[in-house]
Amino acid sequence: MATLKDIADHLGLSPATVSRALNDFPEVSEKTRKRVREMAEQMGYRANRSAQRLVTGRAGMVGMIVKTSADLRADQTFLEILVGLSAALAARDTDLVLAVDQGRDPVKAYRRMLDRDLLDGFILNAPAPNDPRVVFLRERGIPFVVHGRDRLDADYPFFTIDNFALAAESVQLLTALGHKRIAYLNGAEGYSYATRRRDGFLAAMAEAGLPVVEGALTHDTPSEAAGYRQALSLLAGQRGAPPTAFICSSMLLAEGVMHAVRDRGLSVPRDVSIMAHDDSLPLLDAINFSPSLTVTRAPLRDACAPLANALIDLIGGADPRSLQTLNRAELIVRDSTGPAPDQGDTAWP
Amino acid sequence: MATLKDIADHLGLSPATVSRALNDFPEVSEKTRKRVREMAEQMGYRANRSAQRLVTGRAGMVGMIVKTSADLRADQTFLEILVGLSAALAARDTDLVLAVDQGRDPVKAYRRMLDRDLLDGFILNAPAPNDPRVVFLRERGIPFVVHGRDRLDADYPFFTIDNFALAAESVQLLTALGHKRIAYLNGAEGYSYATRRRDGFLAAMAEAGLPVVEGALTHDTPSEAAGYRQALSLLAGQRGAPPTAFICSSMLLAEGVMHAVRDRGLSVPRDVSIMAHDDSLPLLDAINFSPSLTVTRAPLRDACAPLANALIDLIGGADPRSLQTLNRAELIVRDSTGPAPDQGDTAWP
DNA sequence: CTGAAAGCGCTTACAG
DNA sequence: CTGAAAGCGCTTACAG
Repeated sequence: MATLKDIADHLGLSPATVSRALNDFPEVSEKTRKRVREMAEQMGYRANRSAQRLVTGRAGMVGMIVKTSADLRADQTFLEILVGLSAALAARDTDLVLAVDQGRDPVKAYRRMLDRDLLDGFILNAPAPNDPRVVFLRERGIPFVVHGRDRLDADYPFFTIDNFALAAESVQLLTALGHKRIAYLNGAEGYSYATRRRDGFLAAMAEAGLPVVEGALTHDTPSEAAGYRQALSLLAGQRGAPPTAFICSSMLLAEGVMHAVRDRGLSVPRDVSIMAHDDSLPLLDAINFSPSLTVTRAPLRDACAPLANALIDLIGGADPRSLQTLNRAELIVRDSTGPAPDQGDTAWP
Repeated sequence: MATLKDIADHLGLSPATVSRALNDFPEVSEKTRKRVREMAEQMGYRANRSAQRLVTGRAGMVGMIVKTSADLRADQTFLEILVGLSAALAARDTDLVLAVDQGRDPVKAYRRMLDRDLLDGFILNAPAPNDPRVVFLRERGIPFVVHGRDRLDADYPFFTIDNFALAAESVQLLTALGHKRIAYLNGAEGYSYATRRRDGFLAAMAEAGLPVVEGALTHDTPSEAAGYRQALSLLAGQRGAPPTAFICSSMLLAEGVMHAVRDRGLSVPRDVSIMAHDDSLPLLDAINFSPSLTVTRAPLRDACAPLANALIDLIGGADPRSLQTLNRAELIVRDSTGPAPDQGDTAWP
């Protein structure tokens, strides 16, 4: 493998100059820069990263820890993030090192990685309230960014969509269509995204002067089976008059709900309107539903580049507060929502 | 951060001796080793990996590339492997660096990683026949191991289960129970595991003297929806008399089949027997099916440690041929299989 | 059993 | 605009 010195020897220059030329230092003459570049290319030169790291103290690598305790099966989304993130980091010349959090102590995996490797920073996902990982990394002064946020006044860099707003907007669309009995099938309890959506749903219902009956707001694994089960139970009216509209926190839930509505011999949107939040995952396209699905849409992929860039910028010394992104979801009205049915036009008691 | 020299100074030793003590060189006296260890512990010493890598040329890191073209949604299994692998590598003091294969050229991602990082080796999964990645890595002399194998006489280190045998054994169990019309719902075409299972199924059917009707061997995404769809179509008898038994290449397919059988008003195992291959994924337990599911079982997790160890050993200079593992799946008979129904006891024409 | 020395391949003040 | 030199923190022949 060619080294800096090899290039220098071939060109009658010093390694120092070659290094400066390759790293685009302004003081190098254009002519020298060009000669160096060409020779480097010709010799197939690749900088030895270990040597660079040793002297700069920069790794060019960041870490991410997977929690095995998490519901991997439901977590279609995690892989999407992993893939997008890795690509976005590559564009910034940074690699992603993956580790597993096997145990009870969520901080252990981080400690191990920090001991073993030179890592410039970390990416966290699904933060819990007062997340111990956040506490630990902050204590050690390690740069990190978070996908999601555990509190509204988070002081770390994060990327999140406005979960409160998307839930509220869904309600508003449906109430404008005359719906009064609206069910919300939410994700599992404890995740901050689910909490925000719940709050947005309840706030918008309250603002519309509509009560929410016990059981019309559920928390469950975001799977097709859960959607099917919940919808069937609600449509049976066991917990009061059946809803005329469903808002689903995920597309998989919506699949289940559609299925249940059909199995009950009902029609969408004539008898029941259905909406969902769409993460834009591959192979799960809202347009392919029949009828096509009205959604709030925010591609999960959109989180990746902002997260990657925020982390790199943070490592570069940027102000954490300037690296916070709150994205709005897009409301897309399709064929699965329509006016409330005549006979269903009364609110829950 | 404490360095070797710091420890040496504190102890009145040379950095060389400290290095040898810490790396368990036999010539170091027990007394010195002990003193060094204690001081290192006390000072919170961590070897600088970049320095070690620079001088040894060893990375302590291996790479894995995710194909984005793959069917991520169906690929629950990938995350399981990723998690297990990362843990197994950690046990061998090795990190996993992840990258994404974005484009048409499957080799590009490997080339980029090799240029950017010092990496000791690679792990590949889902090899295709004459996989270009295999060709490329072999050409460059980079150590690699494969999950699966693209040909029976593969000369690289691999881990795979005996897919031929598990399909054949499933057939044998069912024919022993008197079944003559057996359908096989396989994974998507083109994957080598699916090809081997197909061959095993056909061989065992042939050996039992049973014909396989057109449509009784399907290739599809291993999802619940696909299982449901395929089973409904087969049970409707559109492609000949309905099967009395289904063998499913995955648990998700089996979920769909069970669902379809029930929707047709049939009972398991009285009217229809169902088997599946069980990768032992979390949250998808064959025992929780009702009736509990008869399976061939081979936990996907079992692949991780052998793969990790094979790669580390290969890097250490072991013979590739000695690092090939072929595991048998375990046959577990539960309640979803029973004698063929009286009136269904005739083979397909 | 231990030490002095060279070297891995870079970067970056310091000089000129 | 370029070079000589020091140094990042290790490892490992070579001596003793």
